[in-house]
Amino acid sequence: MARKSSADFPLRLDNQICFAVYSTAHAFNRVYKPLLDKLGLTYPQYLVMLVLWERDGVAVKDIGERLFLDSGTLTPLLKRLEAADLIKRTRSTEDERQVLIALTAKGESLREKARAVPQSILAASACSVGELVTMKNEIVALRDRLNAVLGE
Amino acid sequence: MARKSSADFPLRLDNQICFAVYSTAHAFNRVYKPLLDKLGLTYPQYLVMLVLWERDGVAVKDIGERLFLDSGTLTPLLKRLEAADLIKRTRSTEDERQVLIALTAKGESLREKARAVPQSILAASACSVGELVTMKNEIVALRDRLNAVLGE
DNA sequence: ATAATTTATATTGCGCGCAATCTAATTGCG
DNA sequence: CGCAATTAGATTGCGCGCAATATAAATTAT
Repeated sequence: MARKSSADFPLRLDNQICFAVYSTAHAFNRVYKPLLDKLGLTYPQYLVMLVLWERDGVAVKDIGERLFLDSGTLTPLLKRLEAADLIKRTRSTEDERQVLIALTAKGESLREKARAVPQSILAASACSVGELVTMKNEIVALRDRLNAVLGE
Repeated sequence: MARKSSADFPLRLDNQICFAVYSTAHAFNRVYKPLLDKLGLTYPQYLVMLVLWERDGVAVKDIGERLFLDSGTLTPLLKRLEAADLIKRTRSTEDERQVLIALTAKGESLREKARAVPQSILAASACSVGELVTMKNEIVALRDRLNAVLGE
């Protein structure tokens, strides 16, 4: 007789990968919090800044596609970043539906202070870079399969 | 000369495991949504029900430890579950600080309808059970290391 | 036993995250 | 061209998630 595998208890909390992901996301958020507090950013705001540090002057839609967020989330978040003088929001003249997001000098310079963050996270993970990269790729592959189902 | 690895671009969004986890958690949530709508539950409410279906009559604190959530999140959530007649909240007589959470008949019977959920999620993952279990264990190990850092 | 400390839950406030709805601009189609 | 359909962003409302604070009960120390 075969040993009972976790597949035999599908409703068990500890068997659910979604809860593993959910609770790990919150754990990450708690580790990030004190680091980002120093930058005056929340984690989603930090993600937006990461996008902008890679490429400045993009539309709200582009940020949303990159982060899987919609305007209902981004509009107020971007207004807060603008109020903090980290970004500027301007209507595109070519396509007046679009709002383009550009870094201010303050937003640019925050990048230097942010460089310390990934190292701290890596240390907290207590894990080699190689292991993290492998795990990251697996998780991203899972995410993309989930999103593919949603797109049907 | 070695090829540049992702470790050389720590601020790149796509290199960050935390964003992989964050965005996968949201992807899971979006897959769950239509399934849980049928049960009249949100995802965090579903998690609470999973805990109660495993063991009924536990204190708020126990649910919180299991799900890594505090009373600021759980108290209003549990009140909504009570309003939906899925649980009952009663002060413990032994320790009047505690509030014990018990399933109602309706809450018990919802379990049968919930059995279909994990299968649908598994299908959406487009992944073998074995792969998911391996990935889940790795993610949980990462979460526990992160939480260990927080506990210091 | 009384006071100080700890513990369990509740409350308030803020920032997401997302569905639903709205407006205005652009595109596509006849 | 002119009108319908699409698209980008904003708004509203609700449910988390968590920090900070409050309250009351239990525990510990004295």
